[in-house]
Amino acid sequence: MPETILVVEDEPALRDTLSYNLKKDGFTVEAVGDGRAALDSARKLKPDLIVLDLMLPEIDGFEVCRILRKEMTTPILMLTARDDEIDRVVGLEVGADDYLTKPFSMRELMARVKAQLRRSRLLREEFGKAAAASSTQEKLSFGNLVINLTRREVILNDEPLSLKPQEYELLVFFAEHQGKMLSREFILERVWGWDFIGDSRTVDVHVRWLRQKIEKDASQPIRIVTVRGGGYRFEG
Amino acid sequence: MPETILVVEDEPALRDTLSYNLKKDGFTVEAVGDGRAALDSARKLKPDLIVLDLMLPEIDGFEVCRILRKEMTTPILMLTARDDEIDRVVGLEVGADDYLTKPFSMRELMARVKAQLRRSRLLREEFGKAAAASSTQEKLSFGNLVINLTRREVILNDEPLSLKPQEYELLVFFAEHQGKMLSREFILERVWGWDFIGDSRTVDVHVRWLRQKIEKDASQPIRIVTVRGGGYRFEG
DNA sequence: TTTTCCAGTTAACAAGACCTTAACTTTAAT
DNA sequence: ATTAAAGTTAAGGTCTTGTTAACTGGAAAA
Repeated sequence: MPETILVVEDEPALRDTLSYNLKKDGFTVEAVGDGRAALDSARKLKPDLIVLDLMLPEIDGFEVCRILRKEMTTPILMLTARDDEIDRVVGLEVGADDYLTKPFSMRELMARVKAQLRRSRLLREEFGKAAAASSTQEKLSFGNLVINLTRREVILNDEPLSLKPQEYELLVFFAEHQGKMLSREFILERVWGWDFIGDSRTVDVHVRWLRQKIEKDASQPIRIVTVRGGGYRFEG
Repeated sequence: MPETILVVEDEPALRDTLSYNLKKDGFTVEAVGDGRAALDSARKLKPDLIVLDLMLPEIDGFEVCRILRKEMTTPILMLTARDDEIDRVVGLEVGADDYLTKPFSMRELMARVKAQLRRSRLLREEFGKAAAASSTQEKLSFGNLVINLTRREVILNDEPLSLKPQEYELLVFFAEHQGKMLSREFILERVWGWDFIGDSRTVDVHVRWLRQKIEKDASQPIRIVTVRGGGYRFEG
């Protein structure tokens, strides 16, 4: 079951981009352009998260946020134009869960969205609510290599393995695509973010570091194999 | 099931060329010449990819892109005339997935088209969405020879076969055209690319290497047979 | 604030894999 | 037998990848 996100943004171009990129990441998205529609949709859809612009016609974002806070605990991610609005937004007055100052990168937004969803999933589990069975895969196991997503911890030979943040993300991505050849470009887009500007050789370096940590012999890798002319493939 | 591509280009000559070349590569192609027709076709066809010119009569490419973004996640490849439009095209404002600046080579276009399709196929798989079966040909099998496109790996007699990048590409091309006689020129154009400058005998050498690896007796080939005066034919 | 540290990126070089060419040989058609 | 096409091979240059180290910016510590 894909998670549902409600996007509330009056500027059509930005609304569409947000919507498109969230969809591309597998979310079900509803996008509306004003405060009244936002309230309607939020009540009808019960989305898992709301991305809410502060500046809105009809009813502004402040107000929408305050109203929704009373009715539901859905995490709200605020989009603000100016730094000096932040205090009010995340403070007691409005109570958004997180915020982003324009201009922001899509990568940033995606990261925040996912962080919020992860957090609220955790909270739900904590209180024994909803099954959490389907969409939350707890562990990925490959023999003596176990990735615990909840703990954000990797165990190799029963010992915790220390990975840098990006190494961890890369490993998880590989693990989720076991057996598939992944090009450097695809890896960059999915792990680093769609707006990453830079050299695809960056992937090589991270692969090297990962190999040093998870391969028995990093010069003869058997888990992350090179597909010459193609990219890399994680064998598990 | 061949993948469907919608071409939106008002200049008839270019439209036909695009259309012709995409069809030659096995795609189902619909080509239209203005923005309104583009929207209609996109909605009716649900193509797997859209090639969209920026300059269009009726409704321009920017607008078409924005509208379609709301309705579908189909990857859009933009054709632009000037470099300085690029930022808008791929940035937040329009949100195309990729772009090509005119003039471009047909090879470039083909490469981008295939890259986009590969990516969206992977994304679909990733989220377990429909279709994974239909449009994604995962394997090509010929008796004891199996080409796994996802893994980018070839298995012969249950053993992985080590192929060089170009050998692999050539074999896949042969496999996709089983039983058809393919001239060296055609092979060069399709596998090496439109702008390859060089001797067609290059193909011979690669065929030789392939034969050594996939034929029981390379001097009496039965899979890749020579068509004297014509080219080669892959029998499977 | 300044300093220190660290993750991430890029640059540079080495090693090796790969591609093309070209020359020579063999085969098939006339 | 002659000749054009295809087979075969190896040398040379080019491209990829591995690897390390320097650089950068931001976070943490002082």
